[in-house]
Amino acid sequence: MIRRAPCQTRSRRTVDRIVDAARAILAEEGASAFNTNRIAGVAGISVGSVYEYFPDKDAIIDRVSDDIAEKEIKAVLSLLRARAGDSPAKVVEAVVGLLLDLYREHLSLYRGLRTIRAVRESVGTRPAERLVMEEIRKLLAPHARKLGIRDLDLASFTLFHLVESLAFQMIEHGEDRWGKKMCRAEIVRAAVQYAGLDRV
Amino acid sequence: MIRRAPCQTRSRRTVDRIVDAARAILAEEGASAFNTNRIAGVAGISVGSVYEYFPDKDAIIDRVSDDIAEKEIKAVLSLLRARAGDSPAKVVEAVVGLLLDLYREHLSLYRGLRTIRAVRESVGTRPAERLVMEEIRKLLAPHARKLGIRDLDLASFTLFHLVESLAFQMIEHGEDRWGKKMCRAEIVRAAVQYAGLDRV
Amino acid sequence: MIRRAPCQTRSRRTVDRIVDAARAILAEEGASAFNTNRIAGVAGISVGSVYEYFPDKDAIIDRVSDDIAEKEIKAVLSLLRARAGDSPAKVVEAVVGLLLDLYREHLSLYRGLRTIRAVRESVGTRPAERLVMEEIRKLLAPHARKLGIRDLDLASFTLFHLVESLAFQMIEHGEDRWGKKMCRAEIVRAAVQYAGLDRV
Amino acid sequence: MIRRAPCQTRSRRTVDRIVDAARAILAEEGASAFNTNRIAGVAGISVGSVYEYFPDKDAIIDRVSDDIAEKEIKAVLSLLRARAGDSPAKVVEAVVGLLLDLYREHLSLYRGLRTIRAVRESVGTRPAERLVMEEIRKLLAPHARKLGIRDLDLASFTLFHLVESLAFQMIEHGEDRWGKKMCRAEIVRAAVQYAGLDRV
DNA sequence: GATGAATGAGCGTTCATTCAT
DNA sequence: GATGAATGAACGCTCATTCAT
Repeated sequence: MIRRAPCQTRSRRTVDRIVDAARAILAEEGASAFNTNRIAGVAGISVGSVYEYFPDKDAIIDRVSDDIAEKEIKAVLSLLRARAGDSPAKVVEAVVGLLLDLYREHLSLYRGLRTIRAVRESVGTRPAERLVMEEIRKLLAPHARKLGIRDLDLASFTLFHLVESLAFQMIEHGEDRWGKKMCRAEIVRAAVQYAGLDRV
Repeated sequence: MIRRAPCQTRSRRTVDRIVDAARAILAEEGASAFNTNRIAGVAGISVGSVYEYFPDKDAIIDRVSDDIAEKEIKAVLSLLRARAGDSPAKVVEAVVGLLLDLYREHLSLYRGLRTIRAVRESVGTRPAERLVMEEIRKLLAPHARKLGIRDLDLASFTLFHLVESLAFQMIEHGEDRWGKKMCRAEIVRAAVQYAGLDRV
Repeated sequence: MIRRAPCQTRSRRTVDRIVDAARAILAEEGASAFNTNRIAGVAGISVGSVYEYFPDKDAIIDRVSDDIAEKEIKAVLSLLRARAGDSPAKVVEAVVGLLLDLYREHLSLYRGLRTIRAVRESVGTRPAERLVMEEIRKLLAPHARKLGIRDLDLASFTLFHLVESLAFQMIEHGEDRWGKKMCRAEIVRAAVQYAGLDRV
Repeated sequence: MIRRAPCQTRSRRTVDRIVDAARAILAEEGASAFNTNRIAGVAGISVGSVYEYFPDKDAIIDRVSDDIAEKEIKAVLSLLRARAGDSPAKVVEAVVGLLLDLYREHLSLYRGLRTIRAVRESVGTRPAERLVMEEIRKLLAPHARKLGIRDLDLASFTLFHLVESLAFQMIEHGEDRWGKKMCRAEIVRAAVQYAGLDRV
């Protein structure tokens, strides 16, 4: 344990520098500036070292992506746990607020990630999305009958994408015009009305 | 004038061939296969000619993009005109159906366009979007008070993106699982409930 | 015809420059100096132009290789035609002399080609070899019974490789020590004795 | 001295592991997979350690090469010693059989070695070859006059390369077609006829 | 002695753009 | 107007070698 510590520390540091550099480039310079040589340059290491820790460029993206997803998931899940007793409408309001904060903080980074994923043509649903939809499902399940939900999966899918897409659009083009508060309220409204959560 | 006529015709033909080729490549081979040499090849002309009619690669993309937007707009507007007397809920249902049909038919093309636009980092609201939002605004305006809409622009913006994003997601990941009919109904439901159009 | 002439001429020139450069590098600097940037440099063109005419590096090698093989084959076949009436032993003597001349002239080029083929791990019998073995077969066929040949293909195969390998070794390490004349005589002797051609 | 003993043992072990790894990679993965990092990995040691025992990559190759040559030589010499009283023709037959067995067993390893030596452009006659030629010389010397040999060195050189090259070609492309037995017989025939050993 | 993270020149290849014809 | 050969910076990635620990 003690012997490997310094190595692990050094490795850890280098990996982090790579990931940090990747994240910074993506956020500040965009997807088109995202290349392995630039990453190495920004990280202050050599290209070779990048490939010491990542098999290829895509793996770096995946890592950045996973880090963010993990953070998001953790934030959402812990918020859900904290609001366990609240009404669905309240929960939605809290989650929308959280998502808006997250997206706002990392807007350009998210945009960069989306772009690179688009270029890579990796369109499948990602694990993180699946997990969140699962949570939404749990939230809706007890009230399914009362809300007139015929397919819980479809409802979760719709609610998830409704919130996610609107949040992104609001951050990109909405908050400048109507302010944070109104934008948030509008997403909440869309979500609550869609699912009829105000009737629960 | 007479002399130029055939030239214009020829130019017209060449421009169209370029645009057609660009569209075909984007739709069939994806954004990563989209390059000027390939466009010239598919169009059956020389690279030089491509640059005779378009200043650069981006201009071709813009043209393809605009063509599609124009078509979309036309389709939406003519549908709205045809349904002028219908109830808002009915109109929404028709528009959602139309959008789903359009997206489904041109899915890979749209995906390609989104990808390339993302890489170019051109994120601003496009004129076509603005126009459609305008129509939505007209649709909502008479009922604003009754529907409890505080900001018509925000409501139009939200309704537009709600429908647009959900339509895309349904085509990409929803219709396989739940079928066209249910997906369409779910988007309509989300739109109608959000705006409270069932109460009008 | 007339219109395409200048283009073909220019293309032709460029292709030739590439092939010449490739051949020169292989012959003068060896297989390890053989790379596309160097080829472009020596040819006095840009890397891009190399890829205008060849899909990849291997295709250049193949072209150089084929050119040489074609020359060799032509030389061997025309010599065989010229010596059609001679005794097999005389024919072998002439062919050995020819091969030695060819190999001597292009020793380092051949070495380079062999090296690159080895690195590419393309070990199969090449068409040129097959063709020459076919000729050897024709030469031996009439005398097969008298020479006690049980398998004509095996005999052709053996005779071909015997001569080819010895010629290469003699050029590389033999002629310095024993002179051209003795080396040639020894290969001829080996070939003639192996096949028993002195008895025909 | 006592203290160094275990170290030498350890060094010995490490060197062997390196050489074994190098040999294994060359044989199983080919020349293109042969690199120092991989060697260290397969040997289960660090790259640094490889450079502790070998000045550079070429030295490893030389070592692998020498080991094989030594083994070959030993096998050939001990066979020659065992067959001391046999007729030259019998001896040749035995040696050809031995070489074919060796080459067949280690075909890919030999191919790998040849490739790497070719890339390094180390074409000189290797000591092992010289030694074997020496033995061939001893074998031919007593009968030189009777066999009409004018230059013993040239004859040994020729006989050696004749057998060596044919053995390689037979293993690579001959045995599949004509079987081990016929291929071996053909090489023996070529060697015996060339030198006229059937007359001794 | 041993380690393995770090180096960086160099590889094969792509593609938006230009310009002489 | 039309051509298409030519350009060359830039990409993702490799690997022999070094050296601080």
